[in-house]
Amino acid sequence: MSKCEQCIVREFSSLKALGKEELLQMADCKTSYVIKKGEPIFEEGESVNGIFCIKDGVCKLSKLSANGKDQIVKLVKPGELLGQRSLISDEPANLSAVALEDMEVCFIPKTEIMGFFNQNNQFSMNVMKTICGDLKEADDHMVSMAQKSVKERLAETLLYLEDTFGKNSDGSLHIQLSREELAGMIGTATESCIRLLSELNKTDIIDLTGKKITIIDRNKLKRMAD
Amino acid sequence: MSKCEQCIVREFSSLKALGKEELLQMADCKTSYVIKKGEPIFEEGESVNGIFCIKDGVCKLSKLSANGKDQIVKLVKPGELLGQRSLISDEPANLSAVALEDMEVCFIPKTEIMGFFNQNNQFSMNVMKTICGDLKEADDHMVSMAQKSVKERLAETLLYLEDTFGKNSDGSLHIQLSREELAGMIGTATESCIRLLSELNKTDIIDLTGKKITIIDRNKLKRMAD
DNA sequence: TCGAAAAAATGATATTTGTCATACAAATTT
DNA sequence: AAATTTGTATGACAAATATCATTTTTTCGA
Repeated sequence: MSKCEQCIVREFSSLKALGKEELLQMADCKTSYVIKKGEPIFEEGESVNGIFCIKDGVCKLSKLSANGKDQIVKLVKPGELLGQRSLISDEPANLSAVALEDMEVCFIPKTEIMGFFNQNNQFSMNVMKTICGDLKEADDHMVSMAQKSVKERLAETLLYLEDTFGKNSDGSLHIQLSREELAGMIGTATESCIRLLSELNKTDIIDLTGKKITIIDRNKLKRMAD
Repeated sequence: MSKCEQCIVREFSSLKALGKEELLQMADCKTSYVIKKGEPIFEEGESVNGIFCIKDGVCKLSKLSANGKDQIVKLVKPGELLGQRSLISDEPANLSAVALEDMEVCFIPKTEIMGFFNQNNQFSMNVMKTICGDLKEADDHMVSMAQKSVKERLAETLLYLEDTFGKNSDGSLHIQLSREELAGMIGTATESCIRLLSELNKTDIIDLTGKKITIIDRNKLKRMAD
C-alpha cells in the first residue's frame, strides 16, 4: 500500500490541508484502483460511499439525457477529487464518471472523509471552495449552452481543451476525444460537430490529421468563441 | 431592529443551525432592506461583502451573455440565502440578483458569517449542502439546455414555475414574469417564446389571459417536457 | 493480415430557431 | 385624454442545426 504522504497529486486537491497523521490514517483505509480507458468509475444513480482521488488519467463526468445522448458536464484531471457532492448531499451520484484514458485512482471511504470534515476546518473550507468553483463553472457553462451557437461553443471548447490538457510535441491537443464525445461536450449532434470541425480545417483555423486536432489560428478561434 | 430569533424564514435556510446567542449576535449586526420590483440587490462583478437572507419576495439570478441577452440561471425564494458562493470563493459576484417582486432582505456581513463557519459545524454543513444542491441543479439545467428543444424547455419551465411558486386562486401561475424573462429562463429569443406560448394556448394546453398564464393540461405539458 | 465493426466524413433534406419588420395592446407620462 | 413608451403578438424569411442515408476511413480482434 502506497503512502498518501508521498503522493504528489494530493498537493493539488483539498487534501493538501491534511496533516501527517491524517495522511497516514488515510493511507491505511484507502483502496487503489487501475481503471482502463472507457471503463466507468461510477455511474449515475449509484451510491458512492466515499470519494475518489485521481492520481493519473482524465475522466469525463456525464449525464444521459432523455433523448439518449450523453452530455459531458465536466472533465476531471489528476489531483482532483470525485464524488464530493454526492457524499455531502448524501445522495446517489448525479453523473457518471468514465475514464478517457487509463487511470489510477484511490478510493477513500465516507467515514474517513466525514472525520476530516469535523477535525479539520481548513479541509472543509477547501472542499467548499472547490464546490463553489464547480458551481460557478456550471453556471457559466449553462449560459454558454443557452446563448451561444454550436460554432461558438466548439471554438470555446477547443481552446479550453488546449489550455487545460496541453499539447503534444507536434502541437496537437493532448487529450483524445472521439467526435461523439466532443459533440457531447458542446451539446450538439455528432454530425454537426464533424461538419464544423471540417469547416475549421478547410479555413485553416485548425488542422485535422487522423485523430489529432491541432489549433493553428488561436486568435481566430478566440474571436469565434466571442 | 427586528429579532432574527423570531424571523420565521430563517427556519428554512442554513441559518436554522444557529443557536439563540448566535441569532442575537446576528440581529445586532444585520441590516434590513426593502427592494422594489426591478431593482438589483447586487450586480455581476460587484464585491458582496456578506450574504443576503431573503425574508419576502422572489428574485432572479442572471448573467449577461456576450450577445447582450440576460440568461436567468435561478430564481430565489424567501428563506434562501444569496451570495454564499461569492463569500466562500472570496470573489466578486458571478451573477446579478434582481427583484421580481417587492422584497425584504437582510444583509449579514462577511465577518459574522465567517465566525459562524468556525464556531458551528452544523451551519457549515448546511451551507455546503445547499451549495451542493445548487450544483446538482445547475448540472441538470445545463443538460436540459444542451439537449432539449426550446419547446421541451418551455414545458419544463412552466411546470417548474407552478410547482415552485404556486397558483393564484384562479389557477394562474402566481409568479409574474415578462415574456422576455421567461425567454431568458429557457434560453431562447423572446419572439420564439411568445410563439410557443401562443401555440400552447391554441392547443388548449395553457391559457393566456392578459399577463396571466394558466396551465390547463398538466399531463400533456409533462409529456411534452419528456 | 484480413475482415468485421466502429468511427469519421459527407450529402440531401427536414425541422427548428433566430432575426427583422410590423401591428397591436397596455401601461405610463405629460 | 392624448401621446409616448413598453410589452406582446404575428408574419416572412434566413440561418442554424438535426436527421437520415451513404460512403470512406480507421481500428482492432480473429
